[in-house]
Amino acid sequence: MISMKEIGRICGIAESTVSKALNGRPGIKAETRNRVIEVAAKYGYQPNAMVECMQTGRSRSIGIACNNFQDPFTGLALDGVHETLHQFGYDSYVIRWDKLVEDHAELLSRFARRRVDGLLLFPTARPPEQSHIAQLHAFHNPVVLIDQLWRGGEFDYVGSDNRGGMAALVELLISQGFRKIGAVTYPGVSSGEERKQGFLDTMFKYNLPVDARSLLEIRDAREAYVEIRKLLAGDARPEALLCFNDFFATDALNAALDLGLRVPEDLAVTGFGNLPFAEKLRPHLTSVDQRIFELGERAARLLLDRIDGRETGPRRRIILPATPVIRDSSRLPLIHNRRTAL
Amino acid sequence: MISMKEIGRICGIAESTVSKALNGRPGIKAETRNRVIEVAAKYGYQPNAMVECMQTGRSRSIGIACNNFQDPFTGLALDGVHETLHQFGYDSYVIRWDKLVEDHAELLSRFARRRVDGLLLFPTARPPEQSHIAQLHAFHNPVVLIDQLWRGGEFDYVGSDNRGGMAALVELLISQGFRKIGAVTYPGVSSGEERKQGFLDTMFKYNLPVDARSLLEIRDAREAYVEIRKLLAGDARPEALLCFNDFFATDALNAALDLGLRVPEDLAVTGFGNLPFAEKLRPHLTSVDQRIFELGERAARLLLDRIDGRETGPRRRIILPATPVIRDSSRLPLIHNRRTAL
DNA sequence: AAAATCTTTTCAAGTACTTGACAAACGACT
DNA sequence: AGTCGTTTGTCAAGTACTTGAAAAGATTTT
Repeated sequence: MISMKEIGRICGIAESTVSKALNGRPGIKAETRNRVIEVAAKYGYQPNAMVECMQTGRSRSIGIACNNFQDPFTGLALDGVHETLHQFGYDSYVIRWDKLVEDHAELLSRFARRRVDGLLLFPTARPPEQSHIAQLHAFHNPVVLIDQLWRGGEFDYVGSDNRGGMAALVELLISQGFRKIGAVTYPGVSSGEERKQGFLDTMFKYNLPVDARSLLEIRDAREAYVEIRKLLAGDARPEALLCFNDFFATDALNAALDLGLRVPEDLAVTGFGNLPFAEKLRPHLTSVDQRIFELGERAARLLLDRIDGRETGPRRRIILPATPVIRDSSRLPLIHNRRTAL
Repeated sequence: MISMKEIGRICGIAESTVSKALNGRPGIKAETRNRVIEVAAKYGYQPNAMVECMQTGRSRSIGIACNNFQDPFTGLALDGVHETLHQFGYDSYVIRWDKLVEDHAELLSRFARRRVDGLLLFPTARPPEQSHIAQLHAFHNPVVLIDQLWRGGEFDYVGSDNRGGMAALVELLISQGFRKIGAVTYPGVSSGEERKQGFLDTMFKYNLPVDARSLLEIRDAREAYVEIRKLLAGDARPEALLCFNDFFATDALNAALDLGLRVPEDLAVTGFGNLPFAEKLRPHLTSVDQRIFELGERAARLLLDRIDGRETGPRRRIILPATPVIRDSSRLPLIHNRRTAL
């Protein structure tokens, strides 16, 4: 890769003159400027981003930590994040939590050595430890959390109205006549707790009992199918099962199908997140739309606003609305409608 | 972020002494060294990766271009790529083709300014233009293609045995008694052509006719469901439909279901790729396993081998085996078995 | 005490680039 | 010819760090 110094040597002028020529600064003869530009193009000159970083103290890059690249939620949000980053001329380094969650210091160290201008943190598989939070506070640059709130961590946050979205969903199901409603929860992460609360609050609001046996806590996503199937095969089977996310809902649909249950006649199933595949499922999955792409965009935007000093106030919490999308998996045919007066 | 110069000032010594102390070089009093290390730890010193790049000419980072982060194939492969990158202490910049495919020069320019040590290119949505290939050849650092071969481009390549995998699948279906076999192809990308050839060759080998009407070319993935449904609703409906990938297969399953067809009794459906969701579909989807994670690992490994000079030979083509995984979507119950003598 | 030896630290240069100060060269005017 | 302003280009410093040579300091030997 050719440098300004070499271009200067080729043109027979000082490198600082080359700098002025290429950056459109005044004080350069048009003839000299054109010649420099010509040579630069010929040899494919590209300015060295490292130098810019050393001079300005800004790398125009951010660090992203996410669980892995396979999760559709992560993928969709990352697309949103990169949409915004690209607009602002930023690039990103992505490191996976599942690879470095054990060695939090190593993760931060790598980002620090790269001199990233800020951090964007996706949900962790396990709740973050206090020592990790302390290390992040010691990190000089802005930090934005996406989708998962950290207890005790005073960071900017962009997430969904999990409680409100779930509450709205429960209300819709109740208005359709469902009464025996169960839920598959994912404790430990903030979004799981919020969705569970939205469910419980709304059931309480309408004086509907919640059978403890139909409140399923999943701690390891790999166990979801088996646990849900056990629930559906037993006496406590509800009329509707509200799942923490669309994956659990897929497992619920499959478990129901494998048990010979009809969805939604024997069991209504709902997810959360409204991931792209929800529409591809049969029956089409009812879910709560989270505007995931926008979640990514807003998180990146907030981070860049902090970095560039457009946002200087106290910690922000941006909450996007979450709206239920009713599809076949919870939509009873008229003939089956359980609607009754409340 | 504290620098060596500042540490030197704090300790009352020259920055070059700090450098020697922190890098374990000889000629430093133990007392001085310990004091430097102590101060460095106290202020959270981290070496500046930019400087290392300027001195060595290596950034220990690579550039990755992929369509988007939502595609499960991309996600799984990216996980493999990052697994290997992490082992070797490399980081990556990811830029999306779908954002910059129009402005190929801008994409390369951004990678060049960041001084990435090499490029890893995922499949493009559209076949790459010759001018793009020329620009890549002008790029001084190693380039590795993953999953998609570029006509006219002499690049390293890591992909699957698409033809062999498809041929093996067809043979298995034929041995089960299927005769009227159709295919949903994706022309334009090399993997699509190879899978199609594997299908046609094997049908020819067993003297089985291929009905042109049941050879469906999909150019835009969004049209897949509608086109497949048209095929299945018409006279040319085959006994088995071999799809280019698991997404088309999902569309085929849905189209069959929506038309009231039983799978696999009325129609067998197969995919390609064996993405994680293939097992979650009902019926479980027969697919051809591509070892996608390993594909990513090998591609990254090859790129790093080129960068670090462990691999210096001519262009390499690494082909991983592709093996059919027969599941319910193509497994006829015994009572329906169409097996006949060939 | 001076010289020799060894240890420890500093110096200078190099990586790519920007920036403001400064110096030539030029023509116009007195 | 000398002064002035303008144009055009050079110089030096600064960003963080490494490297080998040189210098300084400490210790030992003569």
